Amino acid sequence: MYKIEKSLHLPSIDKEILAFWAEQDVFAKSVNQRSEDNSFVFYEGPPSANGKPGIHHVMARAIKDIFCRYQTMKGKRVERKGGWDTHGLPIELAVEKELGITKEDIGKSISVDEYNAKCKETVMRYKDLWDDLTIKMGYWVDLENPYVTYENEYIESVWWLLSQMYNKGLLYKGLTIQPYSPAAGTGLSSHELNMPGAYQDVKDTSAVAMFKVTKNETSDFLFDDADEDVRIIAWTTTPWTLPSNTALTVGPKIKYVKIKTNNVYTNLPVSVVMAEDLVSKWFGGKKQHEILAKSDTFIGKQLDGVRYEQLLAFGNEIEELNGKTDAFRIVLGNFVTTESGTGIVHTAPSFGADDRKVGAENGIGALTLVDKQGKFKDSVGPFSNRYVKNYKDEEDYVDVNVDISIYLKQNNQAFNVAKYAHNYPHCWRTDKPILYYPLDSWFVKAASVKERMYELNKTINWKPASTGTGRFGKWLENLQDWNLSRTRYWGVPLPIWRTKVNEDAGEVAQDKCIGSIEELQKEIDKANAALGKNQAVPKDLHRPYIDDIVLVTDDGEPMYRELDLIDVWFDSGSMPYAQWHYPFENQDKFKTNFPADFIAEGVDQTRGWFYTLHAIATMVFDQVAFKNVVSNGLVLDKFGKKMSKRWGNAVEPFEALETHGADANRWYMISASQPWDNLKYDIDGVVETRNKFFGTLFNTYKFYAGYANIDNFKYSEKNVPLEERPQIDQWILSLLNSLIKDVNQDYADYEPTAATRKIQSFVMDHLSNWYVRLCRRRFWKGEYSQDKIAAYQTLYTCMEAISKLMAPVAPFFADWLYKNLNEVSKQEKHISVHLASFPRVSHVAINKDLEQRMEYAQRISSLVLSLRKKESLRVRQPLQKILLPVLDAAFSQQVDGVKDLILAEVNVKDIEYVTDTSGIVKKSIKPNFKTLGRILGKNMKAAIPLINKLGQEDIAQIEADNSYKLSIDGQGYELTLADFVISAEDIPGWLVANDGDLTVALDITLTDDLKAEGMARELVNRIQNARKTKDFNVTDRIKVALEKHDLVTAAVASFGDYIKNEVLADDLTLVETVAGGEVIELPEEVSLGMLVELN
RNA sequence: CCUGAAGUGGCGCAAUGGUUAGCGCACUUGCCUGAUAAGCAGGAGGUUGAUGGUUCGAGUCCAUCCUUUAGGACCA
Repeated sequence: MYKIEKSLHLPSIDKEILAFWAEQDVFAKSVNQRSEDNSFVFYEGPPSANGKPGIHHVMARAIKDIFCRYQTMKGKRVERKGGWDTHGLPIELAVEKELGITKEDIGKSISVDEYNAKCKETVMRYKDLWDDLTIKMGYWVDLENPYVTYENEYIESVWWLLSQMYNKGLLYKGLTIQPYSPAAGTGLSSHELNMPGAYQDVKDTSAVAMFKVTKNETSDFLFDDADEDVRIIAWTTTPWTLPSNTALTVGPKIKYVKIKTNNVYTNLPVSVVMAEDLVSKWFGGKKQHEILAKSDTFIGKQLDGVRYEQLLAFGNEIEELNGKTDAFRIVLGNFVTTESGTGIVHTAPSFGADDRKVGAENGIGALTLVDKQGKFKDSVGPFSNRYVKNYKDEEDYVDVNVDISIYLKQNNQAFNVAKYAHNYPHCWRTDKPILYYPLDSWFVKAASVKERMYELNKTINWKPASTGTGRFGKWLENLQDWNLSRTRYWGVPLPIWRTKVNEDAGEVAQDKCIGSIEELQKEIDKANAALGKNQAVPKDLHRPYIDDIVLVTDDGEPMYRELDLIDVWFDSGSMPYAQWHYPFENQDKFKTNFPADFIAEGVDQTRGWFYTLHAIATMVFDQVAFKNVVSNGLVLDKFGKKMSKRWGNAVEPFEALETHGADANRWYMISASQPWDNLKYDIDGVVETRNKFFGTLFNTYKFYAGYANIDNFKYSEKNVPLEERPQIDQWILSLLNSLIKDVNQDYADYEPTAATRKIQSFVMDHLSNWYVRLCRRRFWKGEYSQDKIAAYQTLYTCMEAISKLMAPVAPFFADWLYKNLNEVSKQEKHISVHLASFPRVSHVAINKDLEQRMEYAQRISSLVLSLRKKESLRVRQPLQKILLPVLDAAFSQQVDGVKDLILAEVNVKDIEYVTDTSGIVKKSIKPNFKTLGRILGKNMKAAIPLINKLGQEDIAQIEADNSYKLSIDGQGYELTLADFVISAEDIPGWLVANDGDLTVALDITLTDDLKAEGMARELVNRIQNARKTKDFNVTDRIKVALEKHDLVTAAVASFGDYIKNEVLADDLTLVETVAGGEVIELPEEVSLGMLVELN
């Protein structure tokens, strides 16, 4: 017996199927049953389990799951090793917050050992939640043997990769100005700075400071007289960098002027120097300075070497830059523009990349008056020990930038102070503004291989393509070196040991990069021998244990580990190798699992995981790491707003799954918009998907199962040959095979949205709404004949194929359907649809002629129903005939093939074909734009009215001769029938409707006989309704008594047997009054009593 | 500032350069139903973001602009 559920409840199906999968270990079987020689390689981008999963993870993982399941059904072995991203700043910060400590406390109030233990404990905090989501959403990934980035084996593989790069000369150490987060206590990489949300709009206090020019030979041209107070003005949005100013940079070709004015704050006369282009920005407006006099212009080059007095002098020693400390003078820089500010750049080489560069070139020295915690050192006068931004969330924080500005104003050093709104980078974890800071770091020379990375990228199939060529390709073209260093504790230690030397004295350090535990052991042995130590390889490769290891150079010089960790993004980019502990183990496994055929993540990973995978594979293996990549968009709320906890519009994934089921969510997400478009997640859409698609399919099954159980159909008979099945069967099977072909291609092309939309349309529009509706009688009427068996087989075939086509997207319902069918029919040996093969196309079953014929049937039926509606003729009232104008023999042949379907559908007795020779069909003619456009070109416009004007005789002539001579502006054209669209438009005197080239006319004359039959059908309907409300069994026999009425009497007299047959009545009697029955309403305002009883 | 994506009835989405721009939801009228949480027929609802251009013909191609969104550059 087929299982029948009263109503559809997807969450219950989820649970049932999950239990079945677990019990039978279906996932493992789906992998193991496929040959290792025929694999489809998928890489799982590791999530971090220290945050809770959201609804967008359901979306992203559904995409991964779909193609893995599809490829499995295509016979591929798709191993899906799960993984966990376990290192990195988010975890460290979470731990710090929990313990109530800051970075400075680590190694003091808490040992690194204890701290890291705590990180390790925290990192898997929500693993259970993640695993639960993975299971509940039906995402198949190997959770038993995941790779974990903190494990020694994983770290060893990462070390190996680093050593490969080191040996290729791709690693180097350098001091650079880098984005640095004082709040997090670490430098940030450029891709971290480029994370969404890193740049935030903020209002900062900006200041234009006045730097007093020293009068000497170089600056003499700036002075009109000896007492003139000449100042260079420069703008900054970070006044805290002003104490560290050591130079001013001007553009060599930019034109500058000197303007005499009175300072608005002090009212003292002053002459300021600035770019001419920007004068109007600072002068002449409300509350702005007044121009008292303006000098001739001079170019920036003339200012080169002009000296000025230090703005904020607190007696700090100038640090050397390129061996020199010649500070407080004007230098030249090409990066200076006149787009904003004053055209003169305040230069603090410790806090800006450009500043550093220009400072080093000119040997101007540097002042680094801010420490790594983001606060002034204790030698900065009134500003000593104050945080330059509110890094500590102090409630009573007073902005030191404001105080600096006030100080400048009071000391006649400020030209302008104002709030300025701009975009400033913030640390993606702490949400605090970053600052640029000189840091010693290890870099990967990514820029040196960017051409190769660019070339290899061209071989990758990106979905969508624009992400690959645009966002990713452009990024590769302008690639910067990759800053690997992180001065933190919980992560992969940099496996580089280095001698301690005095670099200032010109000594050069030696270093060594360790690529394996074995190598480390050898080096330790060597060091132990040389230094008389008793060191061993630590059991745990993390800090602090690894930090204690001292190695030696070949000369016996001690080398100490570079204390940095490496960027976590390197961890995840290493997963193709490290997940297998390559090259130390699993060499074969790796070879068959590299590169990946397919990966998928959010588009935000373009510069994250997608990049690190690509970079490492290119640099170490000179290969791509993945061949196909789907980058999916964001999941937004129904209004198109980003989901966030702060807005309270985040959808709770577990709730969504439990309310409507995993499949409805998955199907909705995939069918509503393409994966790479942002999805506006609307719960109403999920409900609609559930009702429309799953509801319809469920009911189709329920219908089938109900009657198949009655007839005991188990698909035990041989297949009825296709040509012996009625054409409606052939038709739906033709459509089905067309569908299989299309959907297979869509999945293969990573186009899941197209696949779901096609499946959906087939199920709802064709299978349910046409095939089943028209075939209902075949299932419940009459003997267990070949026709009935054909109907069962056909519907079965469709549903089984649908279960397979939909299985990648809706794995639960698909399996439920497949199992329900197959467990009774035993057609296939598989216990689950996910072990079955994707359906093959039967090309012989595809019959486009037939598909067109059925389309005619559907359209003609629609037209007739629409005519009935217009005349208020209910469908139960039979009509005599339809007139159908025929344009060519093929058409009438096509329609004749589906005549019975049409007649039954619209309740009409006959179709009469009207050929044009009868002369009663009026035709219309229109130009065929496609062909005529090519022939006529510019004369097209003139031709349209000429053609529309053609009369019935002209049309007949064109049809007869297959040619027509058209002349426009004296130019003649030889046209053929194909250049026109001729259609029957009207049959004068009849009720006519058109749809495109189709035209039907309806005979609405009602004879007594037709009226009686109409009434008979009304009676059938009322009696059937009675059966239904009385809850009779579908097979119960009944007897019926009706009150006498003229109209009813005629109907019973002529169609009594028909009525009895339809409603399974043994007895149908007309009586004067009915006792205990019901009153029924019939057309023409007849109402009478009726009694329906079991017989 | 630059780049990509998008802009089509109230909402969500379609439409190889070709006749009257379709479908679903929601609204509304009627119908059908011994599978349907459905379906059918009708009604109302559109200057396809704007302006130019190419073309016989533009929702579609080009240019400029506007808006949304995601990135990039810069941020002295």
